[in-house]
Amino acid sequence: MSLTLYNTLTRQKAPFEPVNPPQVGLYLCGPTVYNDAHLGNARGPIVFDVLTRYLRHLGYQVRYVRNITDVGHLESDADTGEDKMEKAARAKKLEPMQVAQHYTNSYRQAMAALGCLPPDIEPQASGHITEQIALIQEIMGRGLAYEANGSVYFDVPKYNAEGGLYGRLSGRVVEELLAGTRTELAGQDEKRSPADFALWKKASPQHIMRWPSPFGEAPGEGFPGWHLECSAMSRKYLGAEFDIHGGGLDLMFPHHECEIAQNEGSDTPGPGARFWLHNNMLTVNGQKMSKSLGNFITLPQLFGGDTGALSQAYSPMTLRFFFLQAHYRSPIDLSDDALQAARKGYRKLINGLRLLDKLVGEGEEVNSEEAKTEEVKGPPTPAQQLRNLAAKPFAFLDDDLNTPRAVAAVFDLLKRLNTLAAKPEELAEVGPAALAAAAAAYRTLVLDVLGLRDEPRANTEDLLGLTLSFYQEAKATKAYDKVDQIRAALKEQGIVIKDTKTGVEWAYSEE
RNA sequence: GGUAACGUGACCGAGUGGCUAGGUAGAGGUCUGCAAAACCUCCUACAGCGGUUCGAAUCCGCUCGUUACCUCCA
Repeated sequence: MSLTLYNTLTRQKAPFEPVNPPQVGLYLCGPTVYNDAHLGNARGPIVFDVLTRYLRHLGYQVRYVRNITDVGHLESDADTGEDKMEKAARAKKLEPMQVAQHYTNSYRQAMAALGCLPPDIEPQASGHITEQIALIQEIMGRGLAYEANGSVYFDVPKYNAEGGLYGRLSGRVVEELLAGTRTELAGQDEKRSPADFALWKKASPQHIMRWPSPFGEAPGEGFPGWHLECSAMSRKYLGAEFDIHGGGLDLMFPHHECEIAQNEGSDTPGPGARFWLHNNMLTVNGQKMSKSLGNFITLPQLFGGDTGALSQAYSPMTLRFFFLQAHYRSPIDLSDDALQAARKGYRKLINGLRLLDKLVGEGEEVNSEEAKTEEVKGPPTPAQQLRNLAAKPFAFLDDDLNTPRAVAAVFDLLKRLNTLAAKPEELAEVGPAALAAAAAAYRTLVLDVLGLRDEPRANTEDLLGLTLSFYQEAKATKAYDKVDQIRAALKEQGIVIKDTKTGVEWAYSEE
């Protein structure tokens, strides 16, 4: 059984084979850093984190690239047409890059809390202006882009006339797009066709974020079009043909469609990625998240319980597990009930890890030869049944990263392990090898592949206080062996107890 | 309006022609000083209406509902 993935480009599942095994190049469209990331923004990174983790588990060497968009996208709904980055900067009286840095930091913090491994390369659009200009020049060199008043546009009709397939990713027909275009928008007259999109925009005098460019009669300053960076940076770090490009369904058109056109229009023609993967969207209480509906929730707000739509705070791991319970290509609806259910399920899995410690001694060796499944005719032995249970989650992950079925299968495995823990006679029938293998699989699945980890809820100070109360009690009853025992145990933790006139205190050992 | 998805039990969600996940909640039981956990049992659904089929939640059509996108532009 090998990994298959659903490719939006072909609209079907296909076996995944890397261009250059064992290397795998994966690019994910990252955040535009002008605001705190919201719940919907977390789904893609979590999905592709699991994919990255699973690919690594399968033995691939993954180069995971996730960009930071810090050159500003334009407000889609603003009548002013003001740049998002600049708008946020102006509102807070900050340098645009200060805004970008602030939200980049915030984003990284949230991603780390969600258990998402940091990307191997996290390129910033502002740091790749040169590459973007070079790509534009490649496209212009092939006659697929033209200048107009200092801006550069991609010539979609010409591209398609020369065999290009603009629209193939999103299943759109250019003629239909033209019919539905809002022609009243200003600036359309610069474009030869309404379907064309900007590769480079000339900056107006008040536009803050601007870079020199060779475009225009008197080369001036401007900024890159918003589809360009992903093409330029994915090519730079992963090559003209790489393995997987991910993003939210909302980016399929026009963003990814334009990226493909740009890649095809370059000097190294090709769609870029072989596999295009899209995660579906999130709704809150059955509706899309929007500020006007009052159900817009940022990640810091969720973790802090500062939301109007939910009754309480939910931890990063709760959110992660919640997302894993749905398939990435299905829409998912978030609500109090759903998150509370997810929290309990998540804790059940984590508690399972402690069960393993009890069942399998630390450091107990797994005999890999012995642990291999053997084909034997007749009814499966208890050991084989356990191994089958442990193998199922991986099989579901192979099927287009079906995390909900994988999670369900992990629960089945946990149930079996729980039963074994309660029934020594059945445990003996299974034998240590199969048990160790199953325990290792459980650990790998929960921690390494699904990326869940323990979120300690206990408060260290309170636990210490409890210990100190036992200490005082022992002392009061002159149970000095108990007293010494507590002192010794705490010392192991680097903590010393101090008896003072006013009471018992603790401090970190200075040794 | 166009395009693409989706609508599953109290809730969240898998499944995609017959075998009908999993989590949470609820009911009962085992265990238990109390409690928790765990285990066992129960609650068995596929928006509506037609059609295809020996058989449909699963295929087709229509209706209703939800969601996403419909390009960048001062």
